[in-house]
Amino acid sequence: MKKYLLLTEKPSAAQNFAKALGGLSGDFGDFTYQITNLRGHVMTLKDPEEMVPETLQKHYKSWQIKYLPWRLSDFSWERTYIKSRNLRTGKLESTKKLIDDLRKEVRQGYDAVVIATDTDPSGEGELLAWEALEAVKWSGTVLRANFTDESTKEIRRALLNLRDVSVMNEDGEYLKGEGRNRWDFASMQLTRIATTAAKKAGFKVVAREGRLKSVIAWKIYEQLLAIKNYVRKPFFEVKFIDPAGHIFGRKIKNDEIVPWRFAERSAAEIDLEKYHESRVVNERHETRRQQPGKLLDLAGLAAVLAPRGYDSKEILATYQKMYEAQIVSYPRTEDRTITPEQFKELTPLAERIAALVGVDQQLLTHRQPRSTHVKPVGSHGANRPGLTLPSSVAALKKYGVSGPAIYEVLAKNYLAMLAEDYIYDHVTAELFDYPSFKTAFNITIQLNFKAIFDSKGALDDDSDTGEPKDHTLGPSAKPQLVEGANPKPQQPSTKWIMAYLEQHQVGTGATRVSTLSEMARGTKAMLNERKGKLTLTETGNVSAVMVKDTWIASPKITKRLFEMMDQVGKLELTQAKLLESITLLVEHDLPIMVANAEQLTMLLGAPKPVKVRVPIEKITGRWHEQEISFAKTWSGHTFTDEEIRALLAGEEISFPAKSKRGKAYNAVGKMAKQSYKGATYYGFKLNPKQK
DNA sequence: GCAAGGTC
Repeated sequence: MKKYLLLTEKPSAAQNFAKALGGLSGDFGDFTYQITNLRGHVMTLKDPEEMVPETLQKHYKSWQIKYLPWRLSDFSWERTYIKSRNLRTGKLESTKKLIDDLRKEVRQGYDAVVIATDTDPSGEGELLAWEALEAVKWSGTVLRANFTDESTKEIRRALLNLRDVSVMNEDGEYLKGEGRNRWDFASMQLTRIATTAAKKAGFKVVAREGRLKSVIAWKIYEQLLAIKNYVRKPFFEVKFIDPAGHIFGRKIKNDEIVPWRFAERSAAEIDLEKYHESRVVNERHETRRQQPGKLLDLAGLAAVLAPRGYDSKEILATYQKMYEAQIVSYPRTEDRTITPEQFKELTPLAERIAALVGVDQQLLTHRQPRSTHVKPVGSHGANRPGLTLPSSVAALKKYGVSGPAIYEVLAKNYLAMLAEDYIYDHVTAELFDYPSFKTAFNITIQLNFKAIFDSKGALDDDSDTGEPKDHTLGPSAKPQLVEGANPKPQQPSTKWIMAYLEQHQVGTGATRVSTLSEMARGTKAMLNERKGKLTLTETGNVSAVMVKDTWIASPKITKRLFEMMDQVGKLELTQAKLLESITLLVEHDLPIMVANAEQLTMLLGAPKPVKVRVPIEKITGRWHEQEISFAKTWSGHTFTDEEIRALLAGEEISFPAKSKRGKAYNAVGKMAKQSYKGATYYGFKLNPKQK
């Protein structure tokens, strides 16, 4: 029997394979197998200067515009290990150990390695598998198992239909994924151009400009500008109102210009004279129903929770910890539906989940899977509660402050699909004398799922105006002058940017959240995310202005890249041709960025003065038999020659000083060895009693 | 100092 190593993408996938095959190792079909797993990407491209011949290193290390665009054929495209922080422990981890272990494993004498990573249309699964195989120098047979989900049936089917992909450079899916990887890598040239050009204009920031960050920064900038430039333009028109307050108006398609809407109140007042009270007729009632909204992905969850004050970073970290405790399902799924099996295993827990989140169990009557929510496709299934129930929702705080809120939203959204459709009466009516004036409103008949959670409502910004209190129409309605205005552009929000990125298919649900979180972090933060509202930092503003009119900031670039990637996958386009497109893009955007830098001050105001760090004057001398160096001033006081001598001699000194609150006191102390943030230093130290 | 993609 042949012996295969099944290489899965991550621990959870390895578990599902073991479940499907009856263990981490054993027999299946005509082979014996061993299951192992990666942890996403385990190798990444080296820095540019480390991928070129020595003579070119200086050139590729430089951020000067004269060295750009790069000649991509100069690169060897070598990879290195990845160092990153563990979300749970916060510790810096390297993928070296995983690669070392995998190298030992493949030397155990396998007839083939089976790439059993996720089947992803962008070729990411093949890419991360080949990165590892290349790193461990595997030169034997490579087979590919493609599966649409991680159900037992599908995994077993996939393993009975293996494809030989032993030649890496003939594996279209790998070439596609690696094409994407190199394209994105090469896009870092734009960061160098933008940063260097902005620096020349006096703005000392790192302007990070990839096809995700630049699109996000520009979109927010543009929106904030639209808000700033918004001028309210009132308009006046005649509408009719009946005694119960129902409004009868005329519809306008798009921005159509109509002769009955006036910019001047006086003109509308004259128009009003032409109308008289009219009977209300044609009252119609139609019973309509609405299904529960979709299950949420990570981006949707982040969008719903943002207004409650939980930022993307918090949600990502807390969700991951709750996933590891099996309280919630796999976080980074792209699935928006669950499989019949997943439906079946969770339904028996519905009542207990309802009790946990305070949902009326009487509402959970729709126990047949809805075809809109349950489909025999997907892998991990949409985000939902896990099979382990927490003791209480409040107890989830131990995973992070957003723990209870994450669980509550996931649970209610899941329970909503077990409730019946929302049923309402759609009422319409018009005026006898003026049939173009119409009214329409909804009357709730049964709230059903909406009594639990309305994910569509939670994600839509155009919430309804509400239901009229009095449902009685007519008998007549009177003309009245009504003022309206052009709508004010909405504030940029997490919800709004997620919807925009999803609409243009920029990034995946998980990368959208992690990118936004990354953009809001650290000293190079481009934006602030507070209660779901997004604003730009100085860095974000500069980054946005620098990509004005460029191709990189257009969401269409991702679409175009993906189209070309598909051609690479089918071997209809070479990877080199794909990469020519990023060089063309850099050539196109470079002069535009240089010109944009000239506009920075005009658009953003003068650059913030950069804090000049005055070098601290140091004194060197002998103290306790050793050569030490210490600051000549302490809390604004400059030591005199006599004080310096006394300090070095280990004597106590005193001098008048001011506390941080401005209170005068007499500072008494001596030279001491001290530490700050783990670093040791020497200097004056107050006597303890003085604190 | 830099990308986007995957993962814990």
